[in-house]
Amino acid sequence: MHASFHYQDNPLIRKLESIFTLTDDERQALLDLPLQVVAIKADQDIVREGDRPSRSFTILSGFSCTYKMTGNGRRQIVNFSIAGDIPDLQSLHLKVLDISIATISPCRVGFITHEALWDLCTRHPRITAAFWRETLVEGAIFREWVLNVGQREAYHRMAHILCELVVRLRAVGLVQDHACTLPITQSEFADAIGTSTVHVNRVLQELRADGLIELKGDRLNIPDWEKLKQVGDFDPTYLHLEQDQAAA
Amino acid sequence: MHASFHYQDNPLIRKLESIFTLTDDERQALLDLPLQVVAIKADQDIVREGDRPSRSFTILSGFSCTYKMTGNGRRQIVNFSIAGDIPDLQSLHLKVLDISIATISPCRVGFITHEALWDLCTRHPRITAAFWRETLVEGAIFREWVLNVGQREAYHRMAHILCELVVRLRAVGLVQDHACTLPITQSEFADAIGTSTVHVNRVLQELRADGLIELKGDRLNIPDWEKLKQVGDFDPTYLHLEQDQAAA
DNA sequence: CGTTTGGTTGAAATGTGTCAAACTTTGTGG
DNA sequence: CCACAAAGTTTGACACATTTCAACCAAACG
Repeated sequence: MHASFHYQDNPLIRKLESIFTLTDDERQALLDLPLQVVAIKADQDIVREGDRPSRSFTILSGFSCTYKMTGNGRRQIVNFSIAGDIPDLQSLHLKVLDISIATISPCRVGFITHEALWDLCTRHPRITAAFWRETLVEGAIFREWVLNVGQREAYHRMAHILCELVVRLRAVGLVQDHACTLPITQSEFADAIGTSTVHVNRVLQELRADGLIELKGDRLNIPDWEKLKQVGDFDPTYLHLEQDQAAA
Repeated sequence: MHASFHYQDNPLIRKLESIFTLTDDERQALLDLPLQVVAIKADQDIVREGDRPSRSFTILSGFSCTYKMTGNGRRQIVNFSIAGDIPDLQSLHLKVLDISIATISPCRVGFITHEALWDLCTRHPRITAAFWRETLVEGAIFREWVLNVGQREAYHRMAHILCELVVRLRAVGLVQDHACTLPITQSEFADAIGTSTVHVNRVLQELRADGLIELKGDRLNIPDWEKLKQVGDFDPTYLHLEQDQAAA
């Protein structure tokens, strides 16, 4: 299956290429990774809290979210994942999953066994470092979300999360002319910013009325990026991207 | 300085020993780490957002917190650190700090240059893995905090954070008979659970009135651990401790 | 083309914030 | 070791951001 697989087709490899220059050896090792590609419908759990997975997966296309539930059934989304992300890479070291991951749009994901990942890491220390770094950036995103949910009002919180999504999507080439596809429902936004769906709706209307966003269906357009950044109190440093990717 | 330093004195080494059995080689390498031990007063920043540190540090004793600020000066604490933790280990890979770390009690910290850490990791892959794992557990704590702040009411949020602190303190031997020293002010708790100081005060009184905690000054006692766990909706899985450390 | 899913609206209820003052404990210099 | 200052805690009244409930509307879809 992966014999005819070109590395340009794998957003994960493209992402690593953007962080540092891979040697031919390293690139080949990544291309040789046995990847089980699976298409998954929207709103399906890929892994669940309590699982003890023997493999991780990378998002090839589509949107997924990482979430946790409280005892009384309230859901908190703690991160969105897009092409190039490996949202459960942690399971390589932490045997029991403390999170669930679900698709929020149709996705193509590539499963990679932990065995293959261990093998890759043992042979290529720089790839180990890159993977470790990826999990650290993910950690930085969680931290920013704690700040966002803990200290900002819903209006600013919403602006902030939109900024993050746009910057991350732009970094993997999914933004053209300040516009992108965002297949996230208001109820999913609600679970992400820790408010009710009703309130998300009101806040989005406010953002629209203030000319900060144009959001209809799954299309998002940002007419005034600087203003949105300002309202969202958004500083992309925590995403630890290359300079040019973090800029407008 | 570290010539006469016994590994029992370094909570970090003790912690690693508890995760897996170190070889003599590995233990010696850790003991040989050039550690610059510094005593720091309470309420001092150790590192600040925007810094580009050339070293990390481990907490030898005392309490510190990792925090972020919004543009309008509101502070969110995203984690507490105690003996054995390396709260800025991420700076090994992420050059610019996206967080600040401050003492909240007098602390003894041990600085370790990144150079020494890289050297250690290159020579000892299992220590690399253990460090990576530590940062992943930290990430799991951030995720749980997003859930806590995003979905639970202040009363339960407070109970949850107290549960986490007690379990983590117990894991490093700082809890005797359901009681421990907790040098955290109500205003610091407020910054950690994302509420006002006034509300923390009211919630603590409620928890006291309900017989869930006894908290006076910096002494915390837990008369009814099971009840507190239940109110805090607390499941220690996310701390990824050994079975016996996670239990009551 | 009806059914489901997602979005919108209004009114009332409520958790939490803010402000301001008083009280208590802790730490410290004289 | 007292006296005072500083830091931390407690209290009450009021304001307000956000939730909840319930209904209705619009778009998507098989």
